[in-house]
Amino acid sequence: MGRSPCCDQDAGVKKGPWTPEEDKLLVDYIKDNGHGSWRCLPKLAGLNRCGKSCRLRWTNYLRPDIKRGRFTDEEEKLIIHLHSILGNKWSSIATKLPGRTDNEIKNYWNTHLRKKLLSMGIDPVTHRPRTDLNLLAGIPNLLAAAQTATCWDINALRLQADAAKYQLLQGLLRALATTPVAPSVDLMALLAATNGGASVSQPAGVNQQGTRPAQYDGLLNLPALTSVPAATLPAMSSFSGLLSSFGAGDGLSSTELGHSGASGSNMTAAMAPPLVAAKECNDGGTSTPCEDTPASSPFEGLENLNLDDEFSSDSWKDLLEQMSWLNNPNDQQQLM
DNA sequence: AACCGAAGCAACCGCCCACGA
DNA sequence: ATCGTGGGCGGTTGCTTCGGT
Repeated sequence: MGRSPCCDQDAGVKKGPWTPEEDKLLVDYIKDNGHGSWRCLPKLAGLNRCGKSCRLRWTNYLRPDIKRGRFTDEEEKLIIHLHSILGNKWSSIATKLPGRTDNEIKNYWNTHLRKKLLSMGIDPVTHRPRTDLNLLAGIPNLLAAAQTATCWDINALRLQADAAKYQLLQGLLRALATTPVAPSVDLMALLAATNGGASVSQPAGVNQQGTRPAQYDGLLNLPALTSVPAATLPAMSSFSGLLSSFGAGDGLSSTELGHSGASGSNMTAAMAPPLVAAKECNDGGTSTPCEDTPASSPFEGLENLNLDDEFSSDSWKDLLEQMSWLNNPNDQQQLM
């Protein structure tokens, strides 16, 4: 079935911004008669506009119940939360915000909220930590914001910091999962350490060196941050605590940490990109091994990581420093 | 003051689906 | 079951405003 024209194409209907006179004609007509058939409305109302244009003008701007003005913090939070659940279903989101139109919400999302989430290190599409590791470049700003925050929403700042740590750990685990070189840091020890020292039972089939821990592939598919109630964030004092906080949703449950056998991931050792050993510099046509390429795992001595620690703590400083070499496009490609 | 690029937003485009003939 | 139509929807465009140089 072909697309039908929305209006009489050769009638020379007016396009572009509406004038106050046109608005008045439309409002007066609908007040007296209702809109009825939008296609017939322009003619009956004395407007040289396409019916669709009239409908849009009415529903988005002239309806008496439209609420204008800035979005409140509560509305912002609700939009972000609903978007994490519904995606770009603007009309569905709009039904939960009385007086706001889908178009207004969509525009506000694209111009404000999307950027806000990006600046917090959260992917606005998936509501999960960004996977491009660009976050590393934003950490100095985050630290600066934390120093000077006065009226900043402290929950937003905490979420931002948690997202940054979450992202770094995700990058770390991704690297551990893909490196062909046995990392010198014991993954299980790291998990145990980030669990506040509690021991974590080792899944069957994982060697002590943690090489290619396919069972951990689930860690690379983490849940939406923005769906987490702010009240649970302070409880995320460790990496495993963070994971379990998200476990109620589509994320990794605590039991999955100890799950043996095949996980849901289809990533295999054969598919894993050679991250470290084959890391090469493109120096203008000839590929040569990078001199600054770590000979083994770049993640050493990180057993004491704790999500409650500030970025300025030694363990986080070490991680940031040791992961900084990942913060270039070539390496990011390897990690995707 | 003039220019330019970025940001914001109103409006349009075109695809899709429900519904009735 | 098929087709035509109306209307809803998400994506995109382009104009206006603003801030920096």
